[in-house]
Amino acid sequence: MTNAPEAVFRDALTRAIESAWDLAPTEIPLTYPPNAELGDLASPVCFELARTLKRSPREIAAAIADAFRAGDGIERVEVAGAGYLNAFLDRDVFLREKLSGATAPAAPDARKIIVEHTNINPNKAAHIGHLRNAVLGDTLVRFLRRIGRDVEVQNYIDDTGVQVADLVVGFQQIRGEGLAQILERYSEEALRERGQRFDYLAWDLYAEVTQWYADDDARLTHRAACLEAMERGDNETAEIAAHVSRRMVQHHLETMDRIGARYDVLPRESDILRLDFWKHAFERLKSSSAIHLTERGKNAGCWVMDLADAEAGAGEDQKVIVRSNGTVTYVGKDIAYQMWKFGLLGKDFHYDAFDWSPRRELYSLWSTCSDGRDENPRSFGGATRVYNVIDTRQSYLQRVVQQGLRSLGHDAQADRSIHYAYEMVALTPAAVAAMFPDHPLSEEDRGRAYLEMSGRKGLGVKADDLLDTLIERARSEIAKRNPELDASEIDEMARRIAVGAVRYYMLRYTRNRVVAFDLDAALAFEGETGPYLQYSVVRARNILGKVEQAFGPESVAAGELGRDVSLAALPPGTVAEHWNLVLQFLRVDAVVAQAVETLELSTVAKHAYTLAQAFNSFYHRYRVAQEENASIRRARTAIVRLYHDGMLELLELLGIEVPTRM
RNA sequence: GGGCCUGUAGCUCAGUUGGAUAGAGCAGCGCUCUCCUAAAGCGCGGGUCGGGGGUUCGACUCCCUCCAGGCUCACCA
Repeated sequence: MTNAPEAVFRDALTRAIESAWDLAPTEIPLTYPPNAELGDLASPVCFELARTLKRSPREIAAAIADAFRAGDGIERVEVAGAGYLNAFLDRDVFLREKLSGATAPAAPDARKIIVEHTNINPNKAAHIGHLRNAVLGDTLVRFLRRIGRDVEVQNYIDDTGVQVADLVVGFQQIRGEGLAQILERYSEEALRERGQRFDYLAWDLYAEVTQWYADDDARLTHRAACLEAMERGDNETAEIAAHVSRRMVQHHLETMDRIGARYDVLPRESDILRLDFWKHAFERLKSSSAIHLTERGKNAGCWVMDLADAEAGAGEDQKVIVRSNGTVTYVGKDIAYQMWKFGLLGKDFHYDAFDWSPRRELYSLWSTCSDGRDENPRSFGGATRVYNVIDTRQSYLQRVVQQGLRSLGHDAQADRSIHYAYEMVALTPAAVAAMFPDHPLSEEDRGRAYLEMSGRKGLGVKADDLLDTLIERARSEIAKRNPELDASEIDEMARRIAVGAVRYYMLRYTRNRVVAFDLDAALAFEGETGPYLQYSVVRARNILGKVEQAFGPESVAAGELGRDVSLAALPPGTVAEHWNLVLQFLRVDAVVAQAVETLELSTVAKHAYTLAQAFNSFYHRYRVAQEENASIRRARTAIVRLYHDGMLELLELLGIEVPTRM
């Protein structure tokens, strides 16, 4: 069995350098030649060796090339340019192994990794910003699992915060509704009859509450009273908060399930408080002097953390952890939560199956709880590495949490507590004007590249609305092309296309770029889009179908083709284009590994797109099923089989399913 | 003011740890469906890589500086 071409080339070069120059290079840099004629892999290592050896790069390269021995899938090495060493792989060897599925699987690594993502405040419907978070988080999970890691997915529920309180105030004070009325008027049945849904209703009510406060500052006392009642517990207000946030989480889970994102456990902030996680962490923080009580100044009466120079803003060199009224801030709770994730707290949650009622259960899922009914067969938390998928606006707070771990002496865990930061999704002024005609836009606003969304103002595109619109458009496109299909067949295809479009849209941008949501670009099915990728697989499938129909099942079986297929059968001028498709698939593992390393997932999406472009070009240039020369047809069929299986797998990594037809 | 991010084609964006002629999509114009579905392909036009210094064999990439824009620096999260 041959390893990945990169590893093979590195090993071979190391041996050649040792025998030619009698030195052991520490690291062999690799790159890819700008075009296929120059080779499959390249190394600029001679430019570095030139410094120490005091010879010209070309001279060094020539000696290494002389000492190079072919084998292990490398056919030959050439000196090129100013001193590059370019490798030519043994094409048939790699093609056959890829088809036979003989490539080595990732070595499993049992050390647990926690990925926390989604984390939507349970007081309103999910919007496209949450969609970006979930797509990035879920895709990271898929990549990590691909490279053999054990991953636990957590979705943190902030069910005791101000945002939930505001929604409760809306029900109680504006609508004048108590728990009984809420249960009755907003039962699933009642909502369905009125054509409403709970999360959308909350979206509007939350914006309404914000305005209600703005109209009269005195009304803010309701917020404070609500928060106090929620924290005290055992009262109707707290019950409403619990009910409302649970209903909201159900909707979020359904929305995310539509795009293929699922979770293992939902840690709830209320349980962090009720189980005294915070009290525990507080004692540790106090006894290690990580925080201290201030007696004078603006933070008098608060427990604060002194910030390292790098974190200190112009006016602030302290972060309040416990307020003067004795309640803990979000950062404090998050420090306790982070400690638990690493198994450093010495306490654990209780767990219970998540209560999906009254909506339907989508999958079995655990939620934390505060009482002792433990039935979970597995343990949560206690990871060696943690990724927190949170947008870049929270970078400062994430650094404070990290510093908290550090000042408790957990430097190693702080280093492995990784803030996966990405930029927000915003709206273009044109999109705001189109979708929110009542929203006032100043001259300045119109001139901006983008405007932030605002849950408080109800300014944002709901995730489900976007998905519904995409599905509608996909449906009509499918119907146009396949008039014989009935509606039920079209549904599943449209769903896959919509998900493909939205996931690719969220993945195509590098993470530190603000996505200025553009409706036309998000709804596009042509060009650099998810459907473009899906369509290429459908085409490959159609070709395989034709070949199978004419020449039997064995003619398209990967294992059969992998036995003895050879690109040498192809007309010489056309080999490079066929081989390029194989080569791009050989690079997938390296691309995924690098994406995890840099947390730049867009490179994998981009790689898939480049592959699809190459395949579409191949599709137009060469016939497969109609090719009369049997060995040429066989070689082309092998390429199509490789593409079909490989792209299906690659898209699965991106969370994109392929429709049977398009 | 401090920290972080961004500035590349008309528009939206790629450009992997410095490396070979700076790429793609959209928009525009012109072609290609009796063919394995045209959600596609081919061609054309289009660039002071924000400005200015510096580092070196070599800079879109690294360093300094300036300009422009964004996010953030709560007893909200």
